[in-house]
Amino acid sequence: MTQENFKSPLLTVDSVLFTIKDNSLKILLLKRKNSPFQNSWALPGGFIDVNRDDSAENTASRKLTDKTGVTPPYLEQLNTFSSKSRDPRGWSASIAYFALIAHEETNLKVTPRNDESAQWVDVESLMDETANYQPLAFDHQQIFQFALERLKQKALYSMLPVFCLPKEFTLGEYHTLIEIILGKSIQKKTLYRRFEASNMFEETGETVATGARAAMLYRLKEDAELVNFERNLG
Amino acid sequence: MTQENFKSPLLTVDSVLFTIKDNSLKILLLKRKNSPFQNSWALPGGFIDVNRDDSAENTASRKLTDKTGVTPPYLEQLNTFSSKSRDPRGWSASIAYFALIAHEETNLKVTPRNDESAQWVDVESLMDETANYQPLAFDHQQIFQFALERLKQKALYSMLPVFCLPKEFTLGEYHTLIEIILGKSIQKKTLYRRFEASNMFEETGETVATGARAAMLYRLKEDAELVNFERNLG
DNA sequence: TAGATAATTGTCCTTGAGACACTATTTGTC
DNA sequence: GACAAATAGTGTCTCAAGGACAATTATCTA
Repeated sequence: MTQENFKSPLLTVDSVLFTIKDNSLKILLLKRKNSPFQNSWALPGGFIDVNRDDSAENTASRKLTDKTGVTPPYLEQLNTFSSKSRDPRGWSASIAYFALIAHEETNLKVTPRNDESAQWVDVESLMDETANYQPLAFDHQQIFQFALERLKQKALYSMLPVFCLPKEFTLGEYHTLIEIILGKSIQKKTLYRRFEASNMFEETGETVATGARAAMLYRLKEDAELVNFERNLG
Repeated sequence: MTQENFKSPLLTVDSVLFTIKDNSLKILLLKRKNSPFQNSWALPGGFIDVNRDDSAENTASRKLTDKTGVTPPYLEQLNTFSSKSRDPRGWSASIAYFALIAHEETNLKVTPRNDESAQWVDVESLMDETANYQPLAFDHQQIFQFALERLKQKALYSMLPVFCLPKEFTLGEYHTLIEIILGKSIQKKTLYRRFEASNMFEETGETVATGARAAMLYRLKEDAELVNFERNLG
């Protein structure tokens, strides 16, 4: 049985890029210029360019860098979504990636004001399918929800979400971020203990004030490795 | 930018099917009959048949059922491995699956004695690259190791490994299985507590003896859902 | 019937999350 | 300058579940 007996499916890459902005969790969406799903919002992605990309991760990274101007500090493979019906052009598979970035570090090529083709979209608004909800292209709603689940899961047992924050951040910002991701309140003490125990961060020496006592700024250590904890947050 | 501008990569599906047999963890390997890697051992898999398979999971399941005679009780997507160099025929991607089965429930189409084309291979022997070690085809060594990591990880926080055991089994068998997977000793008491807490199993009422006190046989409840624990085993 | 072997249970210890109150530092108001 | 408000950060007790390990129970063999 050789490959020639088989029609080859379409193969694409799509990424769910999260950030925290204006006190809410958002993902990057693009408005499609072409058919199918012309004018629908879709995840950033596209076909693998076998002449440029050594691997699918390469494709994902390249596409995200194209759109945001910077390489996301965290990128991992999420899942591959395949079926004969997810793309009207035929049997297709999309290798989906999951990425985090600080929106402050990005430089979206096209800002919403000039052209609505690239936009940070509030996760809440995507979950709420009432009102004037426009469905995402393809099965991108499903991919997004899969990614959101993974982000929530990882927030329970790792410091992963820090990659949504700028290079220097306060414990308070981290605390807020986690509460937004998990959608419930978490004890500061618990997060501070984990933050300390992870040994991933160092004080910058600077502090920043938000109307009250100044907070210490932290940054990732040079050689920091992502730590997994033995227990989940409740 | 349309799909026509791009050469489509090859797309395959491969599965790592684990079982427990003769007190060791094994995976199913097949000897390749065709080039490339003719006569090398490889993971069960192959090209997606877009006319038969609705999704890649379908392909994985179909291939495994072909080889073992039964549908594995647990199958999940693992990761997609892609690169321009993993297959000498060109840029390719393999959607890898991770599956568990009780070898007692299988009926390998070809047994080792008659034809060595399908065989349960000891995981230990695959890790040990000394001596007369024959490398697996493609990047299947890497895929296998990825799968083994996932199995170990899941054994720490779920009852997943029970799917390596036959429909009826004892707590002692489960204990042994976990110790083999993790490669270290685990307190029986801890596992028994989790087993109870999971609420996934029920007594069959039967017992079985292995030379000493008879052990209670358990089976999965009809409506059992896989439970994840909040903490990892040490 | 005693001894061996494995199954199962009891109980105390330890770790790290949850609750929650307390202290510290900065800003603004009078 | 004293003090109130607000957020940053700490102390400390409780609780749940894993780890250690010994005690108890059931079954088989000699």
